[in-house]
Amino acid sequence: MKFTKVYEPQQTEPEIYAIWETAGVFDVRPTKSALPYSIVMPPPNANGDLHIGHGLTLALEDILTRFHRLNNYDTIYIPGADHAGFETWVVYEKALEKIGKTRFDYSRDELYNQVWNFVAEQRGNMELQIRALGASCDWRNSTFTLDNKVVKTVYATFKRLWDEGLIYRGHKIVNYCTTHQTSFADIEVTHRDEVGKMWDIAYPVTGTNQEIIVSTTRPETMLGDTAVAVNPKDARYANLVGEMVTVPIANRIVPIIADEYVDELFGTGVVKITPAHDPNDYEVGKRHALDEITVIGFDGRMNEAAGEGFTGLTVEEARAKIVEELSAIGLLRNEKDIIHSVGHCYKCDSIIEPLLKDQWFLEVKPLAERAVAEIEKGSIKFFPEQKAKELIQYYKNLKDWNLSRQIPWGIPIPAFQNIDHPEDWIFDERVGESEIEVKGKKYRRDEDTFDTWFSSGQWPFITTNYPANQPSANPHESSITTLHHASPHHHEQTPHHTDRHHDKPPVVPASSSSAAANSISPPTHQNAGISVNDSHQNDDILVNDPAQTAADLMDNILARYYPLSVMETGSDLLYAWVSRMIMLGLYATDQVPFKEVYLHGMVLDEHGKKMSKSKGNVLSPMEIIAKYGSDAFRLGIVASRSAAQSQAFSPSKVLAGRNLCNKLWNIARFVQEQAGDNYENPVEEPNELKNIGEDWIIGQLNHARLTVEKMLHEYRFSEAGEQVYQVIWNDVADWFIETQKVFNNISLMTYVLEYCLKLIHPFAPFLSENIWQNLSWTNDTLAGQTWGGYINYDINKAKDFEEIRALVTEIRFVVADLSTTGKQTLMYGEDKLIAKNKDIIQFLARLKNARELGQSTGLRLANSGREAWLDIDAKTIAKYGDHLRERIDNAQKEIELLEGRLANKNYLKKAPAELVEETRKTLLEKTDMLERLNRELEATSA
RNA sequence: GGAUCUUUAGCUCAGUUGGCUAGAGCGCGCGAUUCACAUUCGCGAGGUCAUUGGUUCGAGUCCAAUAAGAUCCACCA
Repeated sequence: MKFTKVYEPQQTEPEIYAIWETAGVFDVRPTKSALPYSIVMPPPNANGDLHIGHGLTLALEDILTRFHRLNNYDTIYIPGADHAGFETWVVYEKALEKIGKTRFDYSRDELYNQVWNFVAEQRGNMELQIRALGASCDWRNSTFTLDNKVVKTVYATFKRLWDEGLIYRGHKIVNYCTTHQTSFADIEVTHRDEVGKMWDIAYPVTGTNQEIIVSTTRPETMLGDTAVAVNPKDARYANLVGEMVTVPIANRIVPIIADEYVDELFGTGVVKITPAHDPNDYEVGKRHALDEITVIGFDGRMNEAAGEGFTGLTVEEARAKIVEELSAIGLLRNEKDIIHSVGHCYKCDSIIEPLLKDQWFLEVKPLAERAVAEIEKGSIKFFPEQKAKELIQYYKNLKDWNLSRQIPWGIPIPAFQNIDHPEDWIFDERVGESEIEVKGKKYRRDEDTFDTWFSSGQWPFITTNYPANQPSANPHESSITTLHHASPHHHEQTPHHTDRHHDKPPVVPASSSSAAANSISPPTHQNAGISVNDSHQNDDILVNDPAQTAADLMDNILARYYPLSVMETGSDLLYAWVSRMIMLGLYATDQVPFKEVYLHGMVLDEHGKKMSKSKGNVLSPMEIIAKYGSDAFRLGIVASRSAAQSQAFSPSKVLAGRNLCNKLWNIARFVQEQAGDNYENPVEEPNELKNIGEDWIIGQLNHARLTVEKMLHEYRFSEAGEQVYQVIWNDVADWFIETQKVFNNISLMTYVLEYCLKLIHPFAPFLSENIWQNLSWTNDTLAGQTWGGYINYDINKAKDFEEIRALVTEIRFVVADLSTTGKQTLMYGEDKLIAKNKDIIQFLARLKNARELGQSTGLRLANSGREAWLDIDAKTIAKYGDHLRERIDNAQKEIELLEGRLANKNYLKKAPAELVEETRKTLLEKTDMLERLNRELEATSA
């Protein structure tokens, strides 16, 4: 007997995972008879511990994975690790700070190596935690976001975008964090309403005594003003348009211009225009060909252009000084508090400075339009559905995407700038060199790295090695080598790309990024897995090319898993990640990257509050696992959760999960004990169902299996889990096992146990595998098993057991309600069902005896409507009267309701016939019962 | 400014073609018990499904409005 009295997960979980890994059950084994099912793990950041959100992610994905594997899909779950450019960089800079260093103490390459080592260390830790959560992923295909194949593909996509004119070098206002010294995409800026001040400042109109009053929240930027603007329809200022004003302190003469951008009703209706420090002003400046004068540097301090006395001041200091000086010279007209929204760095909360900077931009419009078209066509199904609408909305307002980050940690942008002609940029992959020479011209490397979402956005086709960036028009023309090994030959064809409006697109054929491009064309999903052609080619590869390694073969085969079956991730990543994967997936592969999207909500603490370190309410998945076990965590976090809803995570659900594990453990312990330690009959099909309750349990289990299947196909994890819980606890443990204490049908018990193990395996893999390993008659691993067919049962016999259950429940209720002492005897009249099952009834209801008796005496069991009584003395029965009266009241109310419904002509006319029929039937039953209750009441009071 | 979501038992939440007695876990009350499990067993209490109006034979479920709470996007000189 290997079963301990209580299930102890902590001791055994790592061992169980090792069994799986050794057996290789998670390694994909492409089978032609099976349909592919694929999930790619959102790669966790390799810079620290997994948090509760990862716990939920992995639980959900692993449930889907194991469920499909169990149902004989050709299943793959691809794990990964994210270098997480900026995120990791922030973590690492903090570490540097601790040892008194900054990024400026090292070269870019030194920093890169340091972070590489840091991440390598963290990654191992992170991957252990993925295992602790039970994720059944194919580790052979684990992908790190800086792997060679990732960089290759990202470069190929970048190049193709460049060649097709969608990438441009833009001198634009970007969101800049002066603390982290990098720019951000719009989506990475957090806006928050704050109290600020608005100042009214008088600008003297040149050559007159007039002045014009502007309102601003950022007076320090006036040092960079190059115009003052009013609305063209604004009568108040119509005569001033075209005049010049003097910008105070800066003493710059600038024009008064008219532009629709200005809102007449806001403030004084006059806006100072600082093209270099405000995105809207920048647009106005473009329209009116204004100068762009940058007065704030990337260090967050005023630069030399700000002028004597301001250079070197921080923005705040400069603001105070400007206000003071304006006040001194009498040009400050008003100061008031306003609430306005201010952009902050989402990591360090510094105020984001809009600054002019040269960056690489991706023109997203054509990509977004295609994504919208596909979503509207229904090519991707969203769970929950409304997220599709939200995403379309987002796509429609999307602006060009700034791809450049001034962070050393990331994928270097493969672009070089001509030292002598700054306009001249070329694409080149020799990013390891800071300077290169091409055709006698010297080029300097762009020091920036890609926004991590640019590479993550290509994750589905990268991880599956799907041939990307092959223009479908001329598929046979793909030349592979030029891109990967930057040859001189290649550079001759490289376009000199200066701005988005370059003269003509270069003619280099876009190339494939991956070795898989040479190989078999990927199966479509319709034919995948069953295509003879496909498997035939696989065989060819094996036989004809002995030089090809298994890994190569795998590389080629992986492509069959694209598009992914489902993309499961947090709803907070809908815009940041999902939107990009769809756009880039469509662009690079001409297909949607996944067919379904399931978005989970945020995990809140048990009171519905956001978890945060400062609040001290952060729950660590590893701590919970240490305390209750991995399965309990999975069962608990999946419970009571629906798509994209932020929901509280209640430890009581984890506790319930742990108890369920213990329950099943003990069911197994009991079954093994009954079967005997040496029992070795493998379970094929149980022997004939001969005892009461046996047909019933098969029915319950089949129903549960079908329900779980249906629920999981609709991503209703919580309901699926609940079904598993209910059938194991309420049906198997409470009724089936109890009856089997009398019948002892070993082959059925083992069958039922295995059924339970398979049902719960996706949710509680460690426990179920542990039991499987411990049972004397099982082989291999549970994780590698598949479902057999459904077995038949007699539905009438199942119903008989329902009757018995109802009777037993009533007996228990009556006995509990009367709180009589001692055990009762059941007496029954002409009732074949009771007569046949009197022993089991006696056992289940804990009766003293059950015997047939012709005449009625004692307390009639009125609710079940059977000819059955309990031998309770008259005195005790009298106490039962109140209870009966209550029941009679209820029955009467129900009867009235039913009668009312049947009296309604419209109901009879419009409701479905079977429903009406059912109502009639129910009414009869209730009337019948009322009669019995009344008779009983008479008897008790007599 | 635009959009989305939430409001169901003391707590946290399920409830998907509208169908008749609205479910779960925890908590609560009463009772039981030593061999599968106290991480247990039996029984029970607890809900005008935010409010109002509408559609319908029938509404927690659909529609409209209101209230409270949350989130996202845009942007405010």
